[in-house]
Amino acid sequence: MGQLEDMDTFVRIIDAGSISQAANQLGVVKSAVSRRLVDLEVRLGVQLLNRTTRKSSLTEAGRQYYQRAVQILTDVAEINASTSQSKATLSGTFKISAPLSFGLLHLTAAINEFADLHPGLVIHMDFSDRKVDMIEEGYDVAIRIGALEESSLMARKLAPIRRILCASPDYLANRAEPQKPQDLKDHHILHYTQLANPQWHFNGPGGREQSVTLPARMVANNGDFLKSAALSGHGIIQIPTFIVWREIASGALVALMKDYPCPSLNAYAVYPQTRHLPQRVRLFIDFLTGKFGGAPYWDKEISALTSP
Amino acid sequence: MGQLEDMDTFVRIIDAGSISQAANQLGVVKSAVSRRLVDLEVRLGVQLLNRTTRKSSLTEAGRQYYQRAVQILTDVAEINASTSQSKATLSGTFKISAPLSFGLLHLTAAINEFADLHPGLVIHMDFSDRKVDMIEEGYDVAIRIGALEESSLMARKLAPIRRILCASPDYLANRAEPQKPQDLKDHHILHYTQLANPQWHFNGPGGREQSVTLPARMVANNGDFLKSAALSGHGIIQIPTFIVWREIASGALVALMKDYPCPSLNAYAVYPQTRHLPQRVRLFIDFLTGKFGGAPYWDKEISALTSP
DNA sequence: AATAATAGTTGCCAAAATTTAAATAAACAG
DNA sequence: CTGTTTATTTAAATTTTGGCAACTATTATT
Repeated sequence: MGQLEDMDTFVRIIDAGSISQAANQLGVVKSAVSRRLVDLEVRLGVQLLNRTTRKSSLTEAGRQYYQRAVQILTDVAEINASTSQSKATLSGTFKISAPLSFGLLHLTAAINEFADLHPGLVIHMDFSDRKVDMIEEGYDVAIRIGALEESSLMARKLAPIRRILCASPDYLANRAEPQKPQDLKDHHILHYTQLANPQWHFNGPGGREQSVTLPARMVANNGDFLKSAALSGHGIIQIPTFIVWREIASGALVALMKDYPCPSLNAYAVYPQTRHLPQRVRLFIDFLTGKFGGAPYWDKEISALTSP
Repeated sequence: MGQLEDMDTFVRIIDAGSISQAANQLGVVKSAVSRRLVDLEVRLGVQLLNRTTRKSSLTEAGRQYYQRAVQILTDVAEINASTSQSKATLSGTFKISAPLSFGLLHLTAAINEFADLHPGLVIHMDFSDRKVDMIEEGYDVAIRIGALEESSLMARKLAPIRRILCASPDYLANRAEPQKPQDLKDHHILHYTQLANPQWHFNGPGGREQSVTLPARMVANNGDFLKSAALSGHGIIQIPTFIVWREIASGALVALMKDYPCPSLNAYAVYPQTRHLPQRVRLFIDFLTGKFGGAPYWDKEISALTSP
């Protein structure tokens, strides 16, 4: 008999007051209960219960064991309850927040598939790059890219997000291709975010980090806009591969400075820390890790074109 | 297979990285491990590990289960370790504090017997009615009588301490025997403790509590002294039965006002709250409860003479 | 004091569950 | 496409467990 079952039997003997009564409550014969208790005592090498044929009393060891055992049994009941899930089909609304570009480009298909799998679910999508307050606004899951700050949220990594420098062959035709960060000063820089003078970071050879501050020719808070600017030959962008993988694969954009990879980011699924993670969240996260886990499909196609 | 064993197997699979490696580490065949995992998943009704023949990854449910399972397994290891005891003979010093009268009258024999059982123990006894600081002064156990105040100490009840009113037949020869608390005002009162005007409490018929303030004829902080005063016919004492049981049994003292029992006290063994209760303490407490538990021997002989 | 009744333990057997060993199936690398 | 590695399935063997009944020890009853 397993340790935990013996432990439970012991607790029930104490609660019931006697071996016989415990046997009744458990629906087994008293000899079985008696044996379990002896087994437990032998395993521990300590007598837990002083018993004469008529009455019994806990030893000090038994008293201490009892208290802790009760705690452990509730812990186990808790883990079981919160792990087990009903097999009922999912229903209700499922509120998801996702970043704009990544969401539209790569989550759309996945979420449609997930919705097909669970017809009972009503899915609320919020695509935006603002950071929502999940608990306040009642989101089940948010997909986020970048470094996670400390918070009360749980996070599960979905996929690595690689960024590369690239430009159109057009743009590069008249210029020397940059070989190291300093060379970028002679180029047109198209920068994501609001900062006027972007600082770009690189992992140089030997793992040393380098950064260079560059005046931007264009700035935008939307990756797709920057991509089309680059395609039009306006300059060099530092951009996630998940936005430009098709253009890289087709040759419409060319990866630059492959020896200086950009510090990598990750995509995460984050969700509030609750006692019982809702099944829809659990299943959704498993679904996404299945989709994106390992090397994401957008990186597989272009690894030869973007690595040194 | 018990729940806990399955839980442990699961944790070891995750730690080892695969079912085969886990099986190697556990020294069982891999099919057994595979089956245990399936059993656990079936019991929980949830898949914990996504496995292909080549690699495996935790589901979200598995990730959560793993974290909690590790905690539970350490808890169980902890309870086992702190319950199991080596069978080595006891050695070292064992420091005990006990109240003066009770200690000398009733603990002396018990402690000698305990010392015989464990020849390796060096026993330090401190008999006194002062309240020692157990942790500060390094006592293993203290025996205390009365109500326990809240503290960081653990307590185990050893025996009920009954108190009775009594006086010598001599003293009673010239007087009307008191029948109710108010009658005591016409008697000589011999009082334990330092208070000049003792208040005595009684549980009257119907369970109502009564108390009466009495001028004391004699006051002392030693029960044996008061007993001899009563034997000499100096008045009425309110005293624990463990001090006067021989005199009651022999008729040298007579119990009074049996319808008004005094509020009962208890004797406790108290000990510091530690993670691992030392075996000497555990065994000593069990030994004492065996000696005094239930109705103590001093009360058995005189119950007919002290109850209504 | 003898007897009855109750509570716990022990031995034996049948039933159930688990382990093992071998075969099968699946996934990935070269 | 084949070889290797890993997990699962199947059937036999082993171990464990529960039930039954007899037995022991203690308390209550007469």
